Parts: sequence; structure tokens; C-alpha cells
Amino acid sequence: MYTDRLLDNINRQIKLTAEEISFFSSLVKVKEWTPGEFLLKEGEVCRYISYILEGCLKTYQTDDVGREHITDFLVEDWWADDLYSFLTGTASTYSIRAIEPTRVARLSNKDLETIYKEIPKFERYFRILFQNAYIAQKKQLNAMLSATAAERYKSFLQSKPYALRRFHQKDIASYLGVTPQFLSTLKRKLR
Amino acid sequence: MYTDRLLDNINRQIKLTAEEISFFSSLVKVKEWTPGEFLLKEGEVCRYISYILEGCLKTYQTDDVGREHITDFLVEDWWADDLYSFLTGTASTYSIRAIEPTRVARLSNKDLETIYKEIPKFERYFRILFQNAYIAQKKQLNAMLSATAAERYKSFLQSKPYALRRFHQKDIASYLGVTPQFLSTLKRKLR
DNA sequence: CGAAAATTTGACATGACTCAACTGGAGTGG
DNA sequence: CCACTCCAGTTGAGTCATGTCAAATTTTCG
Repeated sequence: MYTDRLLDNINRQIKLTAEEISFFSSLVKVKEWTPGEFLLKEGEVCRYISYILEGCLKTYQTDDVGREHITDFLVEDWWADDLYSFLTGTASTYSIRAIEPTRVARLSNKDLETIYKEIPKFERYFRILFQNAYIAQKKQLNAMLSATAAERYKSFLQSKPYALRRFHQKDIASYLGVTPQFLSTLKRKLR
Repeated sequence: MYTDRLLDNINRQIKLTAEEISFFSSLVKVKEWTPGEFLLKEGEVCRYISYILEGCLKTYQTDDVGREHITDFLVEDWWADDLYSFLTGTASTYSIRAIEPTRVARLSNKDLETIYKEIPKFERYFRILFQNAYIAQKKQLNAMLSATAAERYKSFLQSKPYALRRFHQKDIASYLGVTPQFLSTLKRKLR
């Protein structure tokens, strides 16, 4: 099935019965996006969390001078959303945009609450998910503070070996917090 | 009771019965620390998560040149731990140290698992906790990348108005990712 | 092929770090 | 109560990392 990939991921943390699987699957909707399309625009309310079955997204904020600040690259097997907006129902400060043809499995806020209620095991799944996301993000934060741009770039390439193939260099620069020009000269020095 | 403050916090997310409260409370131990004492040292395994009832802690990593990098200041009503070490049982790369006389309510890993098992509602409490921590941390990460040191310092003071009173300036500098000297000259310019 | 966008390159400006010296307050022991 | 030491904080000079602006070059894609 389309959403097998998501069920595999869930199955790593919690065991679902056949009925639970079919109940869960009945609420999940598969949706496709083409490169450049917005899953979410700044100012809108984030109404879905999307599990990436295939493809690649970027999330970013736009500052007062109109520059994009990439906050995440999201590929297969990650959840995409602006959690804060999703949970509070307030306007999002992020945009989420496809950078490849992308297929996601998504859940609305309302359906997620239904799932928490009907299958409380999902509290555990998402607890573990956020725990891991929190830990990973903290490491990234530490790296930003103590490492130089060249070091950050190298460890970024190690953690995402597919980066050069799938992402634009100016987006990588934005993600690392440097200008595209400076990233370009960095690359030259590293050769 | 000593741990009322913790129960209040839990009660904001989930409703416990009297039996559940007394079961939970039977597993929580209160412990006190004096300034300079270590709740956790780099290299040790983090065996407890501690809820701060009163006082203040700092968590930091030490780099190869022996310099401290403060990753967090923790005050009343926050949980303190190295989650990664706590969850995986591996040696921690962080130290946690009291900077004021501090009283915490703490739980061992084993007792926490017992609680998850006996009172599954706690999955929800911690899910929401990590969600919020994740969101807050993401904002901080964005700020690090796009803001200049002076801006970070100002927004740090806004979010922690008690900072100048409770933390050393060199620790604040470390937390912001700048040298103490540079923070000093920043302050002068801001006047 | 041609236009638009991405990347590279160079000159110069600024932010932030290092090292070193100095100031001033908080113990501590006589 | 003084002299001493030990830190934290300040200040300044020189340097390196990174940003800005502008132009040249390459790539992408209709």
C-alpha cells in the first residue's frame, strides 16, 4: 500500500493490531506535490502534519528584508509541519515548499486528536518522535555555536550525503547561516 | 508538599486520580544541591531526570581546548537531564551543575518506565513537554542563524529578565556563543 | 538558442576572536 | 582592619572569519 512506509516507521516504536492499522489508515490521506508548490505559506494556519513517502521539502522563514532562511531540509521518512501553528491554530511563520516531486501521507489536527483518543499508544509514538527530534536539534544548535562555517559545512555533508545532489547550494548556505558567496569561497578552500 | 510544584505542572496537561498521584509521588525523590555541585558530569551516564523546584542550574559541554560551552540555563519548573544519555544509557557529553542552592524532584529511568506502564497518561504529558521544548529550541536555533550577537543578547535578556541577577556574564557569553570580552564591548555599545 | 537563475570571483568593510594588560570586588588569613 | 589573592569584568591592538557589493561565468530550462 501507499502508506506502508509510514506504517513501518510506526511499527518500530509501537505495535498496532490489524483493526488499529485499518482505523489509522482510514484517516491518513496521500497527497502529491510538484517542485515549487507550497505545502504551507507563511501567514496560513498549518492544518496537517505530513509524513514524506517520497521526495524532498524545504522549510524556511522570510525576514524583513525578504531573504529566505532555510530551517530544514526534509526527505523521506520525516514529518513535515509547523508544529507551533498546527497545535495552536495560529498563523505560521514558516513556509514549506516542495523541491522535488513529493508524495506525503498526511493527517489533519482533528484526525490526529481522534487517533490519540482511540489509540493512546500513539501518544508514545509521538513522544519518542519529539524526543529524538529534540535531541538531534540540540546537537545541531551546539554545532552552530562552537563550530566554524567550514566545520558546519563538512558535518552537514556527512549527515546528508545526498545534499549536493538534491539541494541548491544557496539553500545549503542559508541553512548553514552563511551567504552563498561565502559558501562558494569555502568550497574552493576545501579543495 | 515538597513536590506540589511538580504536580501543578503535570496537572496542566493531564488529570490524575488520587491513587495515581500517590503512586507517582512514591517514586519521586527530592534532592538538594549546593552551588558548584554536579548533578551530572561528562562521561557519566545520566540516570535521572530532575524537575527543578527551586534554584538554578547550567548545562554545558567542554571542548578539546577545555572551554565550557553553556547549552542551557535551567530554573524553576524545567526538567534537567541529558536526554540522550538518559534514554540510551550511554556516557553523557554534558555536565549539569548547580549555580544556586537548588532543590529538585527526580525520577530514575527505571521508575519513569514503570510510570509509563502504570499510568499511560504520562506518555501524553511528556509528549507535550517535548513538543514544546522542540518548538522553543527551534526558535532559538533560527535566532542564532539570522541574528547578530547584539540582537541575540537583547532577546536573551527579554526572555530571561532574571539573567543578569542570576547568571555570570561569562556564562551568558558562552551561551550566546561569543567570547566574554566581546560581550563586554557589546554592552558598552548598547549603552 | 536565449533568458533567468545559480555559482564563482574579487575588493573592501565589519563582526567577532585572541592575547594581553588593567580594574575592581569578594574572600581569606594574619 | 589590612594585605593578598583570585576571579569576573573591562579595555585596546592586531588578526581572522564572514558579510556586502558588484561583476563575470556557468548552469538550467523554457
